[in-house]
Amino acid sequence: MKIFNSYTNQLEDFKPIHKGIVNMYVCGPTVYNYIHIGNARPVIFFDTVRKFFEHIGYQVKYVSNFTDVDDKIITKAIELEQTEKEIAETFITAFLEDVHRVHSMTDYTAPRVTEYMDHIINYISELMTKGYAYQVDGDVYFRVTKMKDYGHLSNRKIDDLIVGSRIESNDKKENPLDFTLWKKTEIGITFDAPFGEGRPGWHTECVAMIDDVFGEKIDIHGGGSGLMFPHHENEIAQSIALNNHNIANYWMHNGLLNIDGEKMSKSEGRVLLVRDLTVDMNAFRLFTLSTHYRSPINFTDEVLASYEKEWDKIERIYKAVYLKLDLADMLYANAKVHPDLLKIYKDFLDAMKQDFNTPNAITALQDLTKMANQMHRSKTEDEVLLSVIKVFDDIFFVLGLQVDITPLSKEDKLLYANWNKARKEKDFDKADEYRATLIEKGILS
RNA sequence: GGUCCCGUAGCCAAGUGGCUAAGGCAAUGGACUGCAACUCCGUGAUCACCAGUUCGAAUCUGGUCGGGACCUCCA
Repeated sequence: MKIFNSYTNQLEDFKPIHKGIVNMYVCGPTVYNYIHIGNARPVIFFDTVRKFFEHIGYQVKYVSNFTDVDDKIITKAIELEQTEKEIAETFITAFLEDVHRVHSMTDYTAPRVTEYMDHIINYISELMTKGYAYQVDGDVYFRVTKMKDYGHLSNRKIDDLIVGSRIESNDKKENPLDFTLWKKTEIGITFDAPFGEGRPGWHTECVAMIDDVFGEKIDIHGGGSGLMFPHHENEIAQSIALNNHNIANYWMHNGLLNIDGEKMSKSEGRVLLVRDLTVDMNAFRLFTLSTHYRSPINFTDEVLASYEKEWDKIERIYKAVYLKLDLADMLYANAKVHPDLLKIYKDFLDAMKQDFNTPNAITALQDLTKMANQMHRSKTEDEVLLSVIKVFDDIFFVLGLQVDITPLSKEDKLLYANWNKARKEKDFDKADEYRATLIEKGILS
């Protein structure tokens, strides 16, 4: 298993801290709005990472937070004349619906900032005690210059950042790069802390949560590449300051998603929400995984349409093989391995083990689709066809693809038999009628 | 101004030093077929350009052109 580690900027062998267990944390959403398809990329990708680890036998502890205290939430609350809590609840629910919608698991641990206020405040207090943070007028800032290695993850130098940074009006900071740990504020929800009323900056929550939930360094920390700087850099700075480690052995960052070649932009109205997608989610999932996760991906109707077609083809043959087995009462028989199928399955695993090369994993799925079609047309034993289904099922599980199918009822089987009988007797009018019914019932396509 | 990424057939996309550059979509020829749908088989690129390193480069180095990101909240 190879993973590209953003921290070291190289491909590395994956070695879990605890044998057979993967502890991973993925930065979750700030819940002030419905998520767009760009937000869905990490949701889909890291879900696939999780499922792959589970498929090859790991026990995965997957944690992803909800940022339910934030300026954007407060702004929204004021705008809609609701409380921050109501806004957060609304969009947490909506988020989980969307996660489910894109076929990602929702059963992970999801700590919220509001539940972690004590931890966050303690964390900040400790940073102050150790001299890594300082207080000015009720605000608390992290002293970046005290971190020798600041900028390692995002490959930046402090000097370059200072030169490049635009002049800030905030002259409270010792250094313009220092980031906010606690913010004094009069607007919106506030919390009581030793350093005054206010609310936390958003860089402390993740480290505080990881510290509490896992209690040690974790295996994988993931998120979009847009978070690498400054968010993840700041997480690392705090963790090194307090715990003397950089949080995770492997840092993984997914590339961004563009629409028609341009970045999604709320201000320019170029945003597509997950809940506004009208395409089959399997097609969307294939689209999302069709480009390697570290590369940027471009959303266009044309490309999406090709994946709709692709999924249709995959689903069609899966259902056809399933139907054939169902009619032969072979769904629960013993599958027989076939060398070509084994090779495809191995290709799939190899692709995934190579830093989650989902494009090549999908190629294996396409190979399987072709082989399934060939076998379906030829006189292949049902036991082998059953293993076709099994390989499909494995790949579907990992990639998060779902075929809606159930075994036939007795009436359906009879209907199917009648259709065949009519065709054999060349009673095509009757046959077409039966076929129409079978299609209507979703048995044929 | 600083930092960084990318440019493979009409479209999407693997491959990152070595057999004839995967795969899919589209297109096109053929096969199968009661009709329709589906499916299967065949057909396409010297890898933006130039110069170098090397026995050998799409893959490494330098340059040119083109596209994009970040340095401020951002998946």
